[in-house]
Amino acid sequence: MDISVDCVIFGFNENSNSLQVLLIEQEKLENIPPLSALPGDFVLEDEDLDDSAKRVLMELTNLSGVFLKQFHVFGDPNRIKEEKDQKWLLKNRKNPHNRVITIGYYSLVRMEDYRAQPASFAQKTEWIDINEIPTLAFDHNRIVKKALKTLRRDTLHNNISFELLPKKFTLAQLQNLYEIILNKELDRRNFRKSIKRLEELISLNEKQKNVFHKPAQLYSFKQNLDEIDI
Amino acid sequence: MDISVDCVIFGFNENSNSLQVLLIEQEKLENIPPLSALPGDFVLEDEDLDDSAKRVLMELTNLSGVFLKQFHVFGDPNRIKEEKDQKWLLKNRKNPHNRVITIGYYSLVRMEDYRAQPASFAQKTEWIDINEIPTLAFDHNRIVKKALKTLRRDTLHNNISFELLPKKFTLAQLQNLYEIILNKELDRRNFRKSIKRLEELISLNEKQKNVFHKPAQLYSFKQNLDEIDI
DNA sequence: ACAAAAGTGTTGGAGATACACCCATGA
DNA sequence: TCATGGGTGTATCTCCAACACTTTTGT
Repeated sequence: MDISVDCVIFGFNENSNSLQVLLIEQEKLENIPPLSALPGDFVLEDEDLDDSAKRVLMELTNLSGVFLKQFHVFGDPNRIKEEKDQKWLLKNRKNPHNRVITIGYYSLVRMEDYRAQPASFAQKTEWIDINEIPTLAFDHNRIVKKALKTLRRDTLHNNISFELLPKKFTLAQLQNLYEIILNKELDRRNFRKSIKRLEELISLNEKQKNVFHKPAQLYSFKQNLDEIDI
Repeated sequence: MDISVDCVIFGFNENSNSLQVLLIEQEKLENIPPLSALPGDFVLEDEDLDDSAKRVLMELTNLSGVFLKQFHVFGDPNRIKEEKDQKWLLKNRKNPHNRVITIGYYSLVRMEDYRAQPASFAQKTEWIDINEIPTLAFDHNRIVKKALKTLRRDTLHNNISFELLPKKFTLAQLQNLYEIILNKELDRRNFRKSIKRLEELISLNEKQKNVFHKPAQLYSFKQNLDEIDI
């Protein structure tokens, strides 16, 4: 039995109005079109699981410094037995018939802060809108779905992990992010009232610069403080 | 690398006012006192994870029909390397030095509905008050803690899995359960108001019998309906 | 008739929702 | 001075917390 990790990296930016997911494209084999997949790979013998997720993400997509959060284990004995996945497994795995149990991790990043670069067995990295995800390798569609559900639930309870968020942000950016995650519009005044009630939120002595409108106050979350030069 | 499941079975009854956890006692070795542990064992080659948790629980404690919910994976490479666990491992495991990643499952049962009987490598089964848990084998103290946190969080949001609850109950019993889980008293009228707002709750055409006070209405949750003869 | 637990309503405060106008900046 | 997004307050409603009396049954 093998253990792997799979990373669901959700990306957002100020322009798009839905979340994207970072996918890698598998190697093209014979005449079948290549499948996309989540960045994921085996856990090493002496490696902690969280470290493993970080390493794997780094090796395949060159993203580092991303906070990853474990959310579910996927262990259906048939999860890699589908026809569509057989060729790739035969070519790429030492023991292609071995059962693989995978641990799902997710994260949330501002896309422009992280430039993904394919490496290792990833031929290509791409951000795909969560509403336009094609059939992925293995049970990865299911994994994405579950990750999204977890992210939305946590966000609704303002339980969003601050580690997942940018270090400095304006409230408009934060609201935009909530709207993207929850996929609905929020009232600006009400959003501000509720978010300001969180004691983790602190306002920095700093404003936006070089914008040609009234510059916005910048905020951060307490946990991030030591990483910011105030 | 080996994969196991560990089951945190929380038990309650109407009399006690805190949760109990079902533990098994490991075999006594030489002159060291036996450690208690969560019921847990390896996942079989072709076994689904949820099935595995059920089977392991059954084999060690003879409990069946318990709904188990996955809550976290514990994969610290050193989680079974502590001194206190070495002797038991050497005696009981084919590959005592293999790394073991374990998947935590939890459940919640009315204690009198389930009579645990030790079997396999469990010498004894016992319900221990969650406030009086001794040092357990491996990282099992940590696993219990995390399970409890999950249970409380879900309960607070009324997200408690109905599968975890008895099929028929009075509101007083349900309130008692909430109080045990959350470890605080709740107001009767307020509890009723909030719980009745849940649309999953339905009142049965049935009342308590043979009680020498006003008999209480019985309730159930929708999911359980097909298992009840109305 | 008594003991025991079931059942029920109101009030005050806090958080959620809905909604419109002025402000600071760069061009 | 204009265009752009930043920033703010009030009224209503719904949800949470606190609190005491009546009802139904078995003995």
